[in-house]
Amino acid sequence: MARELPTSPMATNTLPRQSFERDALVVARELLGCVLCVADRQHEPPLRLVVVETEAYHQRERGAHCFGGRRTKRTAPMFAAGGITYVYLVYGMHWALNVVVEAEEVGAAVLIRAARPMPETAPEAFARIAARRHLDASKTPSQIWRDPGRWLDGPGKLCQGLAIEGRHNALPLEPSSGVWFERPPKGAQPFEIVAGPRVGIDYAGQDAALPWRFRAVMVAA
DNA sequence: CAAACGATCGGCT
DNA sequence: GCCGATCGTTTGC
Repeated sequence: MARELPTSPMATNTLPRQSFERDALVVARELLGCVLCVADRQHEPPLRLVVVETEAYHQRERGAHCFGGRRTKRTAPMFAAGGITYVYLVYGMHWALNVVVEAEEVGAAVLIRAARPMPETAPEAFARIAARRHLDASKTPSQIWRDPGRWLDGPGKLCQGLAIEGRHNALPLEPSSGVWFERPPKGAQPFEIVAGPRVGIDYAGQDAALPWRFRAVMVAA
């Protein structure tokens, strides 16, 4: 029986910068199944979650904040080289986490729409998420409360549960910043990718129909 | 300076 | 299914 060797913190599975300096649609698909890591509390292990839903945005289509190369104070991070965050406030009350992709000067990003806590998530970590999401067994419909996989099923819910806010904008995706991604763990549950139209972008006209939303659908064992 | 507008969510009909 | 909340960013006067 092979014995697990101790893993050095430096020899990690962390997705390197180059992973993000690629086509937005490719990255949007590849992030599914990867592990989003967020150091939400000092001196506590980071929260670790499997990414299950993403959306791609690119300056060539009307769904993107940076459509046509529109560069404003808000959209500036989208034009950086891939590998940093783009966090913005939607509807005056919800934060949304994106990863900037593609080359410098190209406006593109992947919105992280949903994630599921890893199976080995500690009870204390679940408690932190539940408290921020105001999930209470006595007030939350039982089918939601009993399934942590639904606790973070939307971009606003994800940021609320992980305590991601404006201060996380334009951070490099690496452990030192407190936000990073890791490759899918070995033995992870297999899934299929289902593509469909992005939501909440009626203003994008024809581009709203682009199948740039990607969901990981678990395959029965 | 004023005003419109959201890459959403939760509550209610 | 519809509707209101809520505020930083953006644009127009």
